[in-house]
Amino acid sequence: MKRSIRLADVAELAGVSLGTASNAFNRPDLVRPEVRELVEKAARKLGYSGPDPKGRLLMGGKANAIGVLPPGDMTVTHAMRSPFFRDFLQGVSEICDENNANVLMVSGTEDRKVWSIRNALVDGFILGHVEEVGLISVRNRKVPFVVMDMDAGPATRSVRIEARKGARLAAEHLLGLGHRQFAIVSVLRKPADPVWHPPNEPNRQLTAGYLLDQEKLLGYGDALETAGIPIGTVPVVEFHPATPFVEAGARALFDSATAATAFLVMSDVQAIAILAEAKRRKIKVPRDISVVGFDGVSTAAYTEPPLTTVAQPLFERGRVAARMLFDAGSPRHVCLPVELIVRSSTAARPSKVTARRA
Amino acid sequence: MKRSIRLADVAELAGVSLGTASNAFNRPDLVRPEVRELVEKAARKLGYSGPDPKGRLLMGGKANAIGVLPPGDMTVTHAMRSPFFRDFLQGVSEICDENNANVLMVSGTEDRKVWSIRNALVDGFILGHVEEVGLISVRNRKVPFVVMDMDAGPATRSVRIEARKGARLAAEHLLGLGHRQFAIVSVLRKPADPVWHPPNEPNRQLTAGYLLDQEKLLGYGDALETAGIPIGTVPVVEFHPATPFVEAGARALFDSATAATAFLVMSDVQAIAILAEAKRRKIKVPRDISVVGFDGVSTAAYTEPPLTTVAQPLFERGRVAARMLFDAGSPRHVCLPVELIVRSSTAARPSKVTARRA
DNA sequence: CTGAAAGCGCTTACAG
DNA sequence: CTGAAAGCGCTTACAG
Repeated sequence: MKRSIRLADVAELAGVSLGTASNAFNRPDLVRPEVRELVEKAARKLGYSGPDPKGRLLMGGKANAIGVLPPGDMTVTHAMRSPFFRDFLQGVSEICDENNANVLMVSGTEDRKVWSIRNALVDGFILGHVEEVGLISVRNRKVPFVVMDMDAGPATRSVRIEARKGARLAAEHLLGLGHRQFAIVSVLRKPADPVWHPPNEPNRQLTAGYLLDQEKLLGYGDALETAGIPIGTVPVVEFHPATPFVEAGARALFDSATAATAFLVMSDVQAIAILAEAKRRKIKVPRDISVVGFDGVSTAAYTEPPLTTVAQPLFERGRVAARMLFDAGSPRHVCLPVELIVRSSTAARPSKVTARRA
Repeated sequence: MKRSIRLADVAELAGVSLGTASNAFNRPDLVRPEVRELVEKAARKLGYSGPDPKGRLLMGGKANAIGVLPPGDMTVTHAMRSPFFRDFLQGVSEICDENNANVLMVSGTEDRKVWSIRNALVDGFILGHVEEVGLISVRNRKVPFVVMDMDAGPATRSVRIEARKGARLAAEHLLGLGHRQFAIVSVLRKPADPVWHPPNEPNRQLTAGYLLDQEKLLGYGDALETAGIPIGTVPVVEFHPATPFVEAGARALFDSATAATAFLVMSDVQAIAILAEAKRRKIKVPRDISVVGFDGVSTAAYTEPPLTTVAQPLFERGRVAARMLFDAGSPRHVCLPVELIVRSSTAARPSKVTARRA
């Protein structure tokens, strides 16, 4: 590949200075029409089709893109496959479109991600889910960024949701329907086998990781304890919300939590898998068991039966985050409301006769 | 914002040359451990966290991203909302992930798109659907690119599908079921009101645009004419496959093509809207009418009733395109096979008694 | 309106 | 292994 023609070559052929040639392309009004013509003709002759953005970038220009980082355990492909992330991304795109900015999906997991962050040509970042490693790398880039689902201090932009309250609403709903036998499904934030925590396990520690998940657990606890059910007596299973782990998790859940009639699930994707596994086992929802999800992804309305869930404003979440990057005046911290959407995956506790084990 | 520290500052403080400082970061093995230490210490002291990618880029580096251009009439948001494009994008992402490349969704419609293309920091482009303006701009960038659904000559990478054959299969399927009264739904490639072409219109010209759509039309014609039905006698409606035009189009279709029992539809998104409109009008599918879509988007399997469609390998389409950019050895032109998937939106032609108008 | 100069932040041969 | 130099392609003050 031979050296490509540069603006300098065009300037030379046109017999003008480099600066004028530059202006001819970027601020045409600053250069006399006849001179502009000269430059254009030279450019055409050389097959030069405008200034190379690489050059422009260096002198203080914007990359004109914002980088979106999928959660730590996810590749870009995984992210695009996730209903949750997709809805979020749509919100982000909307605001980027409005601001004529491109959206860069940053590739690579784990250590590779660090490299990607260091080298991404962007004017700002959005961390799709909080994670230490990403946070540090992004901070180093010295561009504005926003973190999702975590308060990373006053110096850092963040958007969160009322996770604890949402979880409480879910549990209260089920308690209100008369349920007393619960099981909790938490999110394992890495692709690994399900982790089962039996009731009354001493010193129970979630493998989970995200603060978000801890908050939800607290919320479930708020309601349960008020109803006289110590959270320690409720079994918990953690599993990864993607194929094939999500299916394995649903199986593990039914294999182990045989007494439960009420399932508190921290994500819709998991809840949907649980619905599917229930059908496979001929367990009727909501006749035999009740399931409430979390997130309110678009697909949750079309499951069999339609899923009761704690909805967060997924699109708005993306929009708010993106706006923080573009609008100087926008607040640096936003906490979005959640809302219980009652559909058909929850019903009154089954009476003894119709109970699942009968 | 004060001038940020550069590698030069670090080098100076460390008492080494610029080149050595650069090596300390990029090829640590080339520099003695003690010197490396010196550089690292200086960097830490100055709060310098690694070379700025903007600088690196200029000296011949890669942007490490490939740009994806949504079809001409679509913003990034629209694209993300389209089941068709989403599946395609997932294929692209997969290969990008494998190659540690980011994927840049290029924003902006029409003339704004030209600017975006000119300035996108990428190593290559994928044109999500062919369009003249994009093609020209991309060509000017002098980076590798691939065009979807169009043969743009031997010098240009492209991936297509057996569109004509697919359309023929759809029509043959319906003919085989005894249908004789057809209506064709074509894709209007801009957000505008539906266009209705009555039967026997003299000099019928599609507003459509894409060669892809023309090919499909030819395919329908192949089958229809063989069965003794001149394509000119078949009504055609064109409409844009996105809200709110897609709904308007479905209405226009039923308002005008009252005699048709068999609908040949060029995209699943349109077919799904037609199914919805049929339900609204209490027209039973497939009892009263039969509908065949095109594309085979994932959601088409879950419609009510599940959609019979001509499936193209959507994910593979994205993968093949992306590979053309990364693998030097990959072919420059690929034509992907299509396949008729018979589900439940098609059935034998209704007898007179049960016919829709009865 | 135009030209000459400096510089954006970095890397890569090339000598030593 | 290290340093001095050149240059990646462009834009932006600053004089004229």
